[in-house]
Amino acid sequence: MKKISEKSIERLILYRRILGNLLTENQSKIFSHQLSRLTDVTSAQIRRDLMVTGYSGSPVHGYDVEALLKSICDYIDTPGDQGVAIFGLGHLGRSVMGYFNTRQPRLKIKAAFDTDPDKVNRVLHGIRCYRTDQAKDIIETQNISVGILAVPQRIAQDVATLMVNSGITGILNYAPTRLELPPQIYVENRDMILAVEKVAYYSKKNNT
Amino acid sequence: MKKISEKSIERLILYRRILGNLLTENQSKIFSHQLSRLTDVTSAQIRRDLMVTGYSGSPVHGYDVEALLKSICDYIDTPGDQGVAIFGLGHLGRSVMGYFNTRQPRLKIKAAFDTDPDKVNRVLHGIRCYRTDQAKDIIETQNISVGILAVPQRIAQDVATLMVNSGITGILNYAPTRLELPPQIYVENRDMILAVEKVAYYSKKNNT
DNA sequence: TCATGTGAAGACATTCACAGCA
DNA sequence: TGCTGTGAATGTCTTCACATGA
Repeated sequence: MKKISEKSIERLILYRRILGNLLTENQSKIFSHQLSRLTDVTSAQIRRDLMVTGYSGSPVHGYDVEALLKSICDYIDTPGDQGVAIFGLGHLGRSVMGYFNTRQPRLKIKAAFDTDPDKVNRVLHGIRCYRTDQAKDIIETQNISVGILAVPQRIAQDVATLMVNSGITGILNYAPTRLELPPQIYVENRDMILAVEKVAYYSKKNNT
Repeated sequence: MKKISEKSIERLILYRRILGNLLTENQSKIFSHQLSRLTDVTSAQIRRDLMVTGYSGSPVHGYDVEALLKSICDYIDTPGDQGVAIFGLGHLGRSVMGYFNTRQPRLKIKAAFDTDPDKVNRVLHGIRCYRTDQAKDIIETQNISVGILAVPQRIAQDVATLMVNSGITGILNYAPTRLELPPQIYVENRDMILAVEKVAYYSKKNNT
């Protein structure tokens, strides 16, 4: 499998979603310039990204939506399912559940964890909440590799360490903190405050 | 003012936060390699980023935390405050409030908007919630330029259009949708589902 | 000696532009 | 004709490596 950039991966994931939408609308063919409008990615970039998947479109009819979708999935996905766990069932954790629960066949939220006794053993959106100290058992037995860190900043590092010790290998970190973890763990930072500051910077730029 | 990349801006914002933390811990000097450990950015990159601010450190004592902090702020910030508004007071909107309300002197959440009558006129974290159709008035009178879009995907586009019509020039979009808006509007996409899929891809990569 | 600031090199990502094909 | 796939060119970002100065 060829080397591919992080940005290309993000775009492939985006294309996949859009193609999925098109399929439910019964659109069966699409050209790169049409996909370009739907994604804000140039058509040359799209064609370049699709090269890695090995799929080829037709210069006459463009891409077959279903076949291309399958090709991207084959490229991105591993065989079998991947479990996801949410750490922290405050507002953020619950909002992730809300956005997530729509479709996503292959990625599944299998458990949530919180220390608050009022939340433990409750079931939200069909997901049971466990005590944080039960994480290791549950993660091992349920094939969970992805963890969403949605706890207050104060305890983010400790919970992240626990996640890694429990077997999580990829973390989506919403807390405004850099985590110190072993290098083989993948961490995606989605620092909520930094995002607002960035928008503030650029929103003002545009006015000038 | 020199041209600077989006990534550099993100890093400068990050440095600023870390420096703020150091200041409250009474650390007054720092070397680029120390800042490197705190940020996961190489020291060469840090020095390169700092060039644009015009601040110079001393090869003997490194950077003066307070002076560097001020220099970065001068570079990033506009004079005066910038108002922020949250659209959608579901779990996500409220979690943004929670993370935000800690410090942030210059950026201030000034209003929230929702269509749900149960939420309108309530005050959370000191922020009043208004009806969405009151947005234009309030945004114009309160100097609000940044909008956080935290509504369900279904209505994201409509609310975004309304935000722009009300005078918002920068949008932080959490919904898993690409927004179609005039090109002068800055949009930062923080697609929550895409983020999980990306982590899933890389968490599995690391195992192999 | 040791860290900064920076020109130059290198690595990486995007766009151009066109051959090939139906 | 009009789109795909892709080599080559361009553009952008990061790292190297060293002169400089205390």
